[in-house]
Amino acid sequence: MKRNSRLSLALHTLSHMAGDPDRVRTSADIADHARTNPVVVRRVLGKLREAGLLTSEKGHAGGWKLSVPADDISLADVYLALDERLVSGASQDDEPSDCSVETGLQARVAVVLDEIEENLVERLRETSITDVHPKTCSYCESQATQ
Amino acid sequence: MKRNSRLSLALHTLSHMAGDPDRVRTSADIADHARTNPVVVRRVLGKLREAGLLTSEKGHAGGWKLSVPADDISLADVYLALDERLVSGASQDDEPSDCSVETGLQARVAVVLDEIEENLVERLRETSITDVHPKTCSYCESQATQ
DNA sequence: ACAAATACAACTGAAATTGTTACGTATGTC
DNA sequence: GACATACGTAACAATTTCAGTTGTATTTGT
Repeated sequence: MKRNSRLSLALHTLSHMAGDPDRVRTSADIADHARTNPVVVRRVLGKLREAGLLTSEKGHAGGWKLSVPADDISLADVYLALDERLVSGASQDDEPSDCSVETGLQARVAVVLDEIEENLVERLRETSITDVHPKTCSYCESQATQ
Repeated sequence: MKRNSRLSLALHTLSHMAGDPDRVRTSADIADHARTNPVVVRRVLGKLREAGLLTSEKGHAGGWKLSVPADDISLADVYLALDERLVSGASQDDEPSDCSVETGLQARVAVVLDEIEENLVERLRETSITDVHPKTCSYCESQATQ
């Protein structure tokens, strides 16, 4: 996997879950399918659980499943759950510059970026997991009877 | 400097140039002021030059200056010149997955992100370098007579 | 000729992120 | 109750990314 794989992994997994909401999946299964590691899966899905999007059960027959209908999960929910903040928060928490241009500029740029970030989330909220899930999903069909 | 410092460095430098457009600055001067390295400055400003925002002259008395009025430079121009692409291009150029959900999903997510990216650029285009430049800039005043 | 500046390539180093291992804890089955 | 299974978490290793650095070539004005 590569850069920003958390969002990818989260969406991929949620998309599969949307296709078969009652099936409980282990982090090992998910990791195997997404070609990554169970611990990585738990790290990412753990964030989604904190946000109330899915639940995990320990022990035998435990695993992960959606805790709300996939229709109710927007891309914004996933994005915010992962603390992504693509836009703003970029050039922050630096040592305070002794250049008045720099500090004044940073403040103004921060305002602009914050507005854009808000708008990003607004638009992500308009798309749900089911919206980005393929209509004809051979994987779901093959797994549906399991 | 830190993450996404290229945009910071670019805006900081352009902002200074906006305050005294005819002054030619060397990458060493700029690096010194921005507490970074001349080569780093050239890397970043080189991108802005490719985009036509400023020019560089080699040799004695060479250096960098704006090639267009600062009013005509929007944040979008800078953002695009640096190939930032904060939003989309995030989970791309991975090895093609053998999972039909993954490929289908990626395509759909890409559409959404591209739309959001377009909107981001639109909004960045509404703000110019002079807009984010502090109105009362002690640095500009002190340098104005040089 | 010389000095000053960009252009560029190659390498180094630090920070962030992912991947891995290991161990603790919880839960269902026998 | 013993055991297998699965999550939770911490600690560490490997990888990636990007700023930083060094060195050399080239251009340009004095």
